[in-house]
Amino acid sequence: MPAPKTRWKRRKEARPQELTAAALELFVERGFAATRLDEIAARAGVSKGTLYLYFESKEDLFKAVIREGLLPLLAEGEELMASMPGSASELFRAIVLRWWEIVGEGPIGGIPKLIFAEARNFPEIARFYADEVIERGKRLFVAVFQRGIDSGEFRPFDPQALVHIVISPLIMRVIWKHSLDCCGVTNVPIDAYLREYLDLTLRGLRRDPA
Amino acid sequence: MPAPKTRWKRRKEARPQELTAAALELFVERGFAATRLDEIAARAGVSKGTLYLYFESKEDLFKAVIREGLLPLLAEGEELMASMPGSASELFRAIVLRWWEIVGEGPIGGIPKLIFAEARNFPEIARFYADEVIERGKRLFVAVFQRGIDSGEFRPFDPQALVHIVISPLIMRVIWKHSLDCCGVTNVPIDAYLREYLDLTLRGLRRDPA
DNA sequence: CCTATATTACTGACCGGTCAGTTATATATA
DNA sequence: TATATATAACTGACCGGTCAGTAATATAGG
Repeated sequence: MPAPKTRWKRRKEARPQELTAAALELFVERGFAATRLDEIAARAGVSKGTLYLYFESKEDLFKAVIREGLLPLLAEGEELMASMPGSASELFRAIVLRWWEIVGEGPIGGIPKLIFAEARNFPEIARFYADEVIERGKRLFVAVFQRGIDSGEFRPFDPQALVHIVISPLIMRVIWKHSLDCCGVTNVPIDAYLREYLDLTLRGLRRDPA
Repeated sequence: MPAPKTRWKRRKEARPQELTAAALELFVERGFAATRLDEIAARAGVSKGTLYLYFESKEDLFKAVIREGLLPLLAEGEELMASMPGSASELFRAIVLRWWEIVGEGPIGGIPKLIFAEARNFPEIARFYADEVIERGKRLFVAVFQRGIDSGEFRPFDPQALVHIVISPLIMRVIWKHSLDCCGVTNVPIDAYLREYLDLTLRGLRRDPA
């Protein structure tokens, strides 16, 4: 096995993706301010100078991470919604479980924590996230609620007023996973958590037995 | 109007409290890493050197802030619980509303965001918070749930499994207040939020009409 | 096909600014 | 006056961002 004869390769296409991937991991682990560009570059197998060939500042890189991580996710979420028939309860259940599969298990799940933690220091990021992610996510759930209300499956309520409340336990769970979980502070096992969450929430939403 | 003839006073007793108060505000606003000790000292009307007479490091100050902010709060919470008669629903409602009064409106409410944001970088703080605050808080709600289950007011369920889920919307609300709210990203008005939260949750917990 | 020349992705040392923590000095109070 | 308390100038490490130079690749001419 000969030692590699080149110190590095030219890989213009792959670099940005590798850099945002490394950045996502580190930003989630340490937060925006505490993450060093040297370290991101090192994890991507590249030097800090190279990073500046592809992104014009640390904040620009941060934005790229958010965009790249979330836009595909949102697209998938919307396809899922459109293609799913059945009762509102089943739809809700399916969306929640799929959401956990993608967000809960993947590295993207670190983004909510990142956003809430850094929002005050980077307001324009927070607003971007609010417009592109939170607003679209809310529309999805509001549509599900409305389907259930229209069909008489759910009691009549204002879907807008309940979205935040209903999805809080999901967001909190993913924040927990990327903060306290990492310090050995455990939560209820995820299976039980999701089961009980769905049960509690659907009981709270369903129509009163007249 | 004469210039003040003394440049400063000796106020050994008052300093620590003034410093932790200033530190709480700034840590909540900016996060731990982004807060400058110079600025904390300035806000407390003192110099940075003075700060080091009372706290041995930035992290030590951070711990003091957490301790001082939370221990009295927990004490009050427990008194409240003990002194409150009535049905489990009413007890739950009262605790939640009182909690919002204290935590939601006061500066202490910034602490949860701070903890989740900094947990990975300061694991020993996270563990302290978990042991002293989260565990005690959970005990409170578990006791309420148990009262409701025993009296037949709530359906039978495992209180431990539901605590996290049930309190998530409260924690999320207070985190939101100290992050996205500050960037103009609004949430549902708090009155409606609490009303709908209580309604949804109590519907989810109550016994099935046989 | 070979090699000289041009191109550009990439490196890593460096700079200016920042900030936690220290210390020499000054002042208030007993 | 003695000393506890407070100040402010200082230090040294760190980090985002820059840039002169280097090495890998593309290509043109023989």
